[in-house]
Amino acid sequence: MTVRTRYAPSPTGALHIGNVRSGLFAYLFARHNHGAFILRIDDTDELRSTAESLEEILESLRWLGVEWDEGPPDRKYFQSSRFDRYREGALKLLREAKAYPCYCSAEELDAMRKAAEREHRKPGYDGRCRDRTALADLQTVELPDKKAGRNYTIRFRSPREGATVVDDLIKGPAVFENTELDDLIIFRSDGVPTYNFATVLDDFDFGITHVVRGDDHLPNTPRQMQIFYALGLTPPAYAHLPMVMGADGQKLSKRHGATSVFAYRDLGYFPEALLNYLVRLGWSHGDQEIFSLSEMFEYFDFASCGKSAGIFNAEKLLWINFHYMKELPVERIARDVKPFIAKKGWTIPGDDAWLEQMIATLRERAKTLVELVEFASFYLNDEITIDPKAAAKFLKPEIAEALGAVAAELDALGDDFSEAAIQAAFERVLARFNLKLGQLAQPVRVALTGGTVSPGIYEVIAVLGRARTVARLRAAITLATGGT
RNA sequence: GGUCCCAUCGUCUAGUGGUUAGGACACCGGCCUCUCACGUCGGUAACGCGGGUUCGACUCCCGCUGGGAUCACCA
Repeated sequence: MTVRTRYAPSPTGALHIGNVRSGLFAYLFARHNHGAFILRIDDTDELRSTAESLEEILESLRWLGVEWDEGPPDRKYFQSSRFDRYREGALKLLREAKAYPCYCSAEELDAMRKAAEREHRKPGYDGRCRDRTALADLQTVELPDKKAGRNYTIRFRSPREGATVVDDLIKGPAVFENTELDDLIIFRSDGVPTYNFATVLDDFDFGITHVVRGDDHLPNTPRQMQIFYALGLTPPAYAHLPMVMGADGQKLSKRHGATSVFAYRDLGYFPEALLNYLVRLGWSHGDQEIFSLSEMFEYFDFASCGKSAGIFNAEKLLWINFHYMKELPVERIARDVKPFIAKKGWTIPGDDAWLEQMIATLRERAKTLVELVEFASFYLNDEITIDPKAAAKFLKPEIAEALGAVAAELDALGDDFSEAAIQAAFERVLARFNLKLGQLAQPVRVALTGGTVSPGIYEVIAVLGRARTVARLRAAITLATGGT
């Protein structure tokens, strides 16, 4: 049997990092087994589902490079297009007395829960409508439809004897006593199926062999399995991944700051880095830290998945991003950095070769594309601001003459503006004025970049080019000698 | 509170009865050096507790403690 896994996000918000990790693992498992990865959109909740959210999910997945074999835009993979199927399933359960109408109001249910809590009893539904409808009436009862006056819900008649065992691929067997499973609502009074019911029909209809999801779904699993049984179907295999927590040890959520895929994209992270970080959170392959997507496909398995929750560590993600900053082809970084330059309101250089040369001098000093652009300010803008403290320390009158000599030497280089030629020019000035490189490099650095921190001075000069270098040098001489 | 899950450095993890308990991030030092970085070398740091099983437990079992998830007409 070929493996088929699915990822079923709900389009009710941004694509969350903890959530997408579950999708990634389902994807990797499918690819590892040369199976299919299905993307399904759980949008039964019309009120909370939005088109923007759907677009964000799709775009996030595309950006990450997670490719689904089946799914949107095919409407078939939207729960909202499958209501007939859900109705059919619910009716079948009703006719077979495996489900029943419940006439309790939301308020009533709420009061029931509160009372149970007060009296330290189980907060679940007590089954008071379980036998309210006669067997014969179950043959004719219709599905709820508030507008048509059929204001009730449909509940699943959960078995009260025995136990349900979830033989989880990651956690091992978990035994749930069926008495713990209350009769859950499978159809709301507005005629919309609920998640636990719809997902069962979907997983079956789409031939899902392995349900891979976060372990927050583990308590749902025995209920879903019972629905499979009631429908006369065999449940798929389950693999419940441990959760991703925030630094406070609680389930990762919006209040932990940047948690969406888009957030990291906009912060200047590479998709490779995010994927790489996520895959190592809860999975390992010996001591290896860096994985390409194809390596993930090759090595991924549930046996190497950890069982315990992991805390999201932004610092390590940053380090991995830095790794890719240093390793990715410079052409790729040049392509990716452009939107970030534009976002700054700066002009994107037309010369890609020059941009790449610039990036080569910066890439081991910037951990994200945002940082890269900030650092590149003096390359990208003709107007530089000289840090007053740096100027006071390095642009003093006594260095002006040497600076002038550097400008003249560099200017005389003409078209041979290679780093080697630049270095030779520096050495001539150093010898003439009897200076050490450090004594000359820092003033030049301040003159060219406005600050005391930059890539190697020869690199900076080579990238800046003759005209801009000489102009900045001359401006600095003016500043150093107190001129206007 | 009920149910379920989990437990190795601060964090992510390797480890599947006998190891000086390994790696990575972070942190701290040395080296390299025109600044900052990169790189490189080294360092600090962990098996939650208590019982078993065993010649021998980080590894297996039980209990405790601790953490987490979940108990909707959300998904």
